[in-house]
Amino acid sequence: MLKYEKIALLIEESIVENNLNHGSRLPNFKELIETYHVSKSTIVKALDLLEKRGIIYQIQGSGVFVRRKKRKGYINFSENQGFTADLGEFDITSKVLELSEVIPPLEVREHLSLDDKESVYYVKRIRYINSQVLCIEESYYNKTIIPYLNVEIAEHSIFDYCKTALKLNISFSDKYIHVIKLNKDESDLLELKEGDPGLLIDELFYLSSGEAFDFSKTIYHYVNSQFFLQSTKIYS
Amino acid sequence: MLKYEKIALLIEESIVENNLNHGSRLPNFKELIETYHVSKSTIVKALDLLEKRGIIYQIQGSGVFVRRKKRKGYINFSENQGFTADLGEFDITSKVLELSEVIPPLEVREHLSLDDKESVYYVKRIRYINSQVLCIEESYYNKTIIPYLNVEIAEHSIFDYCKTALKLNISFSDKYIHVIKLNKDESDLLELKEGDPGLLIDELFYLSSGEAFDFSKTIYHYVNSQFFLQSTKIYS
DNA sequence: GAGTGGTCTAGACCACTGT
DNA sequence: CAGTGGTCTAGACCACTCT
Repeated sequence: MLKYEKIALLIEESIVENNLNHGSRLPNFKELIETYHVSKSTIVKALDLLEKRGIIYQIQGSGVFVRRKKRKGYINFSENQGFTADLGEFDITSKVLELSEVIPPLEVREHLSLDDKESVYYVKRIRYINSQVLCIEESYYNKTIIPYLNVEIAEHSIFDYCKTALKLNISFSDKYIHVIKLNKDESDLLELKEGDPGLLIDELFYLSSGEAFDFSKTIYHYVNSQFFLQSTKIYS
Repeated sequence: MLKYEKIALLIEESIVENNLNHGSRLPNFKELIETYHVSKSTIVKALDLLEKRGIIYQIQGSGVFVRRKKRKGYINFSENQGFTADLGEFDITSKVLELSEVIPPLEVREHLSLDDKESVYYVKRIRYINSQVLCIEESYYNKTIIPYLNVEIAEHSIFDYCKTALKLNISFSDKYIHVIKLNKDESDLLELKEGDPGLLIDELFYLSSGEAFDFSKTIYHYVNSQFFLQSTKIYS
């Protein structure tokens, strides 16, 4: 683990331990430098990381302050490591409806940059959050990158398998978000009625190499899912 | 404008000018340093900024590459500067339904950290995207921070007014996202039917001082709105 | 004006990629 | 192992806030 990541973690822990509220001020740079025995730039990087994660905000000339969210029980929308990363807050399980090798539709081929006749792994799952239906998910995996997949893996976490067994580095993703009316098939699976609302998310996942390896269409249950998104200033 | 922001802008412009595709490689550090006559750290900061904005991705030991989105016509979900920031891509207009001073409901008081009897500006608007109904928005503004507001301002951009006239620095926001069924009032305003889907977003906006100054409830038209969200790796 | 965070530099050294 | 990006340092200087 890098130095600035470690410092970030330690600072985050100190916030949790001391149970600091929104607006609480952290020690100044001089103190942080002395406490952690690192240079100023390392503190700067650590704090930038915490700011990116929405844990603090910095005010030039004033100080560094704790940022707190006001509501609990929301799925973090900017995470792209799958739900399993949401350590313990939610209990996510999956039921595999289908796992096969198929020639995907055009839309998927384009997103994954595949040839006409290249087949992919197709996985259709229902995912549950604390034993309630959360979403239905259809995923297409580039077989060049994911050469093997089975039901047992898909029942647990495919992303964990990619990371640990295949040593893949999932790095960034693009989400395309729509609200839709469910058709018969979809509503049956979600235990809802035809015409009920649903949140449709098309997501394209990239490895750190920049290659797209997974395209997923997910429809969320409109009652059992709610999302949280923190924005930080990007443009001045 | 800061040096690294300027460099970021120049690099972005060079990507646009040369019409570089996804995966195209940028010049290496040495060349960038020479081209822009700055130190390595400044290049690092500029590239970090572009990565945060989803314009490039960096691979250690390999290079810096262009990141391109695959679809157009989606509203950027991680922007928190209002739509007006989406320079030209969309034409956003507003119709003011109500503008008054009220004692807000409990939920709003909590979010804005207000006293029992503190009044706020309440604004209800319909917003249009390219002349189609985009959303209905109910906003509550802390009067201590926004001491004056009128219909003319609300018809244009309240955020622009905050930034330019009041010199406020809007810095970050929290979004809480739900999918709902519309009730009669909501569907009438959105020109839809009762029971149709809607995307409800509660958003709390903060100044760079860390003070919450605006709480908004927005319901988006499920056909006329679609959103885009780029994720970047936050946790290793 | 004192104190705080933010930028920028030059350079040493580390870590990863690709051949 | 050459080449590329990433980390880390020490220190000068800048910009903002608060009182």
